[in-house]
Amino acid sequence: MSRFQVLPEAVPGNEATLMPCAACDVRDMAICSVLQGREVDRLAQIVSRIPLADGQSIFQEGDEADYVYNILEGAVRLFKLLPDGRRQITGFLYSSDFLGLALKENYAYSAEAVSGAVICRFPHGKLERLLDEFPRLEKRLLNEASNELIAAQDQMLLLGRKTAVERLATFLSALAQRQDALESGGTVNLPMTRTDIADYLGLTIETVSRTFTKLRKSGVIEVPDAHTVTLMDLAALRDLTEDE
Amino acid sequence: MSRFQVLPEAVPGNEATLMPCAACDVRDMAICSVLQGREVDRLAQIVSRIPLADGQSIFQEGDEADYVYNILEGAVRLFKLLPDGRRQITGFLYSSDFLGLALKENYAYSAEAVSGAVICRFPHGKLERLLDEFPRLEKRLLNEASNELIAAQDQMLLLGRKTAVERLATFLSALAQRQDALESGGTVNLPMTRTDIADYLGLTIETVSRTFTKLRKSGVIEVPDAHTVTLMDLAALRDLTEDE
DNA sequence: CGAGGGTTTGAATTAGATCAACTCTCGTGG
DNA sequence: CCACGAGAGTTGATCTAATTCAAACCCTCG
Repeated sequence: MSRFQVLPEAVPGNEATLMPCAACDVRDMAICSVLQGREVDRLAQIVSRIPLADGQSIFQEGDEADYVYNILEGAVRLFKLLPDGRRQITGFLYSSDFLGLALKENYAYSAEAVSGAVICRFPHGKLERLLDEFPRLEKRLLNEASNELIAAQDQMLLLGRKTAVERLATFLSALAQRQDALESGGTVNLPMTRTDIADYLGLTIETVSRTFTKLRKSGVIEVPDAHTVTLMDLAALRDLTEDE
Repeated sequence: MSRFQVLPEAVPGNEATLMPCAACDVRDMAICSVLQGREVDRLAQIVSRIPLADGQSIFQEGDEADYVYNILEGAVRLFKLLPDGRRQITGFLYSSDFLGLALKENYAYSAEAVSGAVICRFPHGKLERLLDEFPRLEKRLLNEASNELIAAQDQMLLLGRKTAVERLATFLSALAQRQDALESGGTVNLPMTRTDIADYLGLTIETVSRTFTKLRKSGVIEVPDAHTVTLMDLAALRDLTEDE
C-alpha cells in the first residue's frame, strides 16, 4: 500500500492518484467486497485515492452530488448547519465506511475530514452504471442503507430522550464496539475534538467536558489524554447507556 | 375500493383480505408504482389488506422481521423505548409510505397504528425474491431509503439543535408540505395526539401545548380543534423553522 | 518564552421539565 | 336527560439539567 501513499506535504495540492483496488486496505470490508475477481478492475478504473488535510471539506450541503466515496483511513464527520451557525454532526465515518448513501441531485449534508483521512472517490454516474451491472453491489448498498437507518434511529433516541451521561456513555460504548475494545482495560481512540463530540451528542462542549469528568471520577473510564479513553468498567459503561 | 373495505366492526378480529393491487388507492404512489402491467399480479398474490384499530401494534422492536408493509390509509407511528419507558417516535408514516426499510433479522423499532390505519402486508422473504426479479423495485427501495436517511438527518438536526418553537414550526411545516397545504389559509390535519408530537419532537406534552399557544397568539396558526391547524401565515411559519 | 488552539472548571442563567390544578370532550349508564 | 368518569389538552408555579458567561489551564509549536 505504501507505494500509493501520497506524502503529507502533497496534501495541500490535494492530488488524486489512481489505485489498484486489489491492494486496497479496505478491499474486504467496504462495499467493494461484494465484487469478485476481475469485477474490481472495473472499479479500479473509476476510483481515485485522495488524502485530505485535517479539517478539509469533502463537499458541502447543497453541492451537486457528483461523487460518492469510501473512507480508506482516518475519520470524517457529516453535519448540517442552521443559518445562525448551530451545527449538528449526524455521523462520523471511519475506514471502510461508505459515504454518499443519502443523496438526490445534491448532497443533503456537508462532509469534512476530521483527522488523517484518506478517501477513495467514485464518480456518482459511473457507479450508478456499475450498480446495474452488478446487482450484488446494489444489494450491498441497500443493506448499508438499512444499517444507516437503524443507526439514525438510535441517534434520534439519544438526542430526543437521553441525558448527558447516557449520551456520552452511548457514544463511548459504540466507539469501543467499532474499535473492538470489547473488555474492560481496553482503550478507545477519539479522533475528534470535544466540540465535535458536543455537536454530535446535541450538547455543549462544556457539558461534554463535565460529563467526561463525571465518568472519570466514578471510575468508569480513565482519560490519559483528550483523545484516548481507557475503559475501566465496560459493563458499567453499558449500563449507563440505558440501552437494552 | 369500497368493495374491499373491511367494516369498522370487523377490526378487532384483524382479518386480512386478499386485494387486487390494480384497484389499490396507493398503486401509483407506493413502491408498487415501479411495477408494470402483469408484474403487479405477482405482488397481488402475496399481499394482504389489514385494517387496524387505533393504537394497535403492528410489530415490536426485536420481533422477527417476517413482514414489510405499505400504509394504505391513516397514520402509523414508529418508535423506540428506553427501559424506563421514555419513548422516542422516529417517524410518522402516512398513506403510500413503505414500512420495513430499516431491518435486519429483527425489527429495530416498534410500529403502531395512530388512527384510521389500513396497511398492506408483504411476507419479507417473498418480497426479497421479487426484488431479484424486478431490479426496478430494488432501485426504488434504495431511493426510498435515501429519502428516509435525509429525513432522519433533518430530524437529528431538529432534536440536537433546535428550540421548541423551531421544532414545532418544522413539524407543522413538513406536515403542511405532505398534505399539500402550500399557502396561507390552508389547513393541516394532525392525526396524532400531543403526547405523540412531544415524543416525536423530543419535548414534553406541556411544552408542546405551550408552544402551540405561542404560535397561536403570535398569529402564525389557528387551532380550531386539537387535531386541526389553520396556517395563517405560512411564510412566518417557515421562517420559524430556521431551515434554509 | 509567548501565542493560540483545545480543554477544563466555576458561577450564574434559562429553556424546558416537572408537579399540580383545572378544563373540555365524549361516551356510558342510571 | 343529566351525572359521571376517563382521556386528552391547557395553564400556572416551581425546579433543574444543561447552557451561557467567564476564567484558567494546558499543550504544542514557532
